[in-house]
Amino acid sequence: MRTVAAMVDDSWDRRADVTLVRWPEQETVRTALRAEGRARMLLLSPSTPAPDPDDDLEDWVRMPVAEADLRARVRWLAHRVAQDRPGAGDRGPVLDDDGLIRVGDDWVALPPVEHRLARALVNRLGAVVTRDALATAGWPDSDPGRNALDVHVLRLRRRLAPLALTIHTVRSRGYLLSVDAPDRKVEPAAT
Amino acid sequence: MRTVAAMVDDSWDRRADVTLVRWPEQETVRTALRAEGRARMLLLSPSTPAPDPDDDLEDWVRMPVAEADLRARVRWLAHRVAQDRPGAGDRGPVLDDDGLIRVGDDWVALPPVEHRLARALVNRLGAVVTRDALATAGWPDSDPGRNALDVHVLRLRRRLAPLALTIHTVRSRGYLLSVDAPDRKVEPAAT
DNA sequence: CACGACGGTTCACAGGCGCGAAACAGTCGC
DNA sequence: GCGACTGTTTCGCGCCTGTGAACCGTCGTG
Repeated sequence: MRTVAAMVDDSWDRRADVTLVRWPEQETVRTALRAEGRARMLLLSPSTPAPDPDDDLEDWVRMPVAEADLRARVRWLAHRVAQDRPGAGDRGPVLDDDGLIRVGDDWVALPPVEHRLARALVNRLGAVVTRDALATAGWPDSDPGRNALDVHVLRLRRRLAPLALTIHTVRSRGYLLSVDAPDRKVEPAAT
Repeated sequence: MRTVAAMVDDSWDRRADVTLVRWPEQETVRTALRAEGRARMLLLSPSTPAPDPDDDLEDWVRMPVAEADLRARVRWLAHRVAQDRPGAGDRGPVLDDDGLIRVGDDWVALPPVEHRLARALVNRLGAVVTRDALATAGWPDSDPGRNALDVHVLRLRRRLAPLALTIHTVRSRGYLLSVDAPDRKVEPAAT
């Protein structure tokens, strides 16, 4: 049994953890993982018939298998897991690839520039992001004008407010995204 | 391209339809199926690297593959599809194949084009569907004129409104179908 | 202490264009 | 032939984006 966190791509998330299980030898491991609700990849010995489908957190490969194929299959499984339960009980903001940012059940659409800025901030949630870093994140091919960045941060700020997300400014350092304390919640303006 | 309805056992369900696609040769078939929100199994030629994960309605096998393993994998995919659907929405919209869309006890009839558009949107309920995806979903064999898509989205929007379904537009990204919140949503016993 | 430089926030405005919407015309089915 | 379905044209609203400028608090300097 070997965990393959490192095999999954950069947008790593502990919910997408996948464990490799030899099967049927390690059936007990499999049932334990299923009970915990964790994803697992069954490595089928050459002559074992494939098991019946279980839940969405499971997949299998027939041994022997090429390393690349195993990696790919783990990636797929991790992707399914991450997609199936985005924010299941988790409060963290999730930036999907289609221009939306979600927090729990709420979401707002972000225009292209703000989407790129948001990605930079979400990736370093709770940590300071340099103005320069934000600039290159938002405008990969050119430099934003003197206060173009400021203005877009302002607008992003307003757009994120309904989601209980706040962009703090750290003077002369950069910006920091944080999740508001959940004492009071604002209704989404998703139209 | 060969449909494997016959390969799956008696507990067959139309919604769990899985289409076999040779890949990468039949990439166009793949994108068409994705646009329509239908499940597909990619048959990877021996030396092709595995594609990146797409949506939950896709899986792949490396050729050559034992018949039994292919069957098993199709079974797994069909199982995932069948399992995802009921869970996707408690009172989620259901599109039957006779041109109706139902929400609870209410329903409306949809003309052919809007029915195909609705299927693409319902399959990705709560997620963004690209304009391109909608275009190929609605017009599999031709390209809609510049505004044809817009107009049909508009009409679909009006037809869906009585069912408490809303098509949100995500500017420069696509469209997103969501179920209106009547007042307060029942949370799954978390808080 | 007064002053100014600096960094940051916010507003107002203008150009561009994505998209909504009405109105019209052609086609198909009953 | 009537009504539903479909596609096109046309108009223009409103969002996205960048710029200029006013305003304000902080910090350094003379």
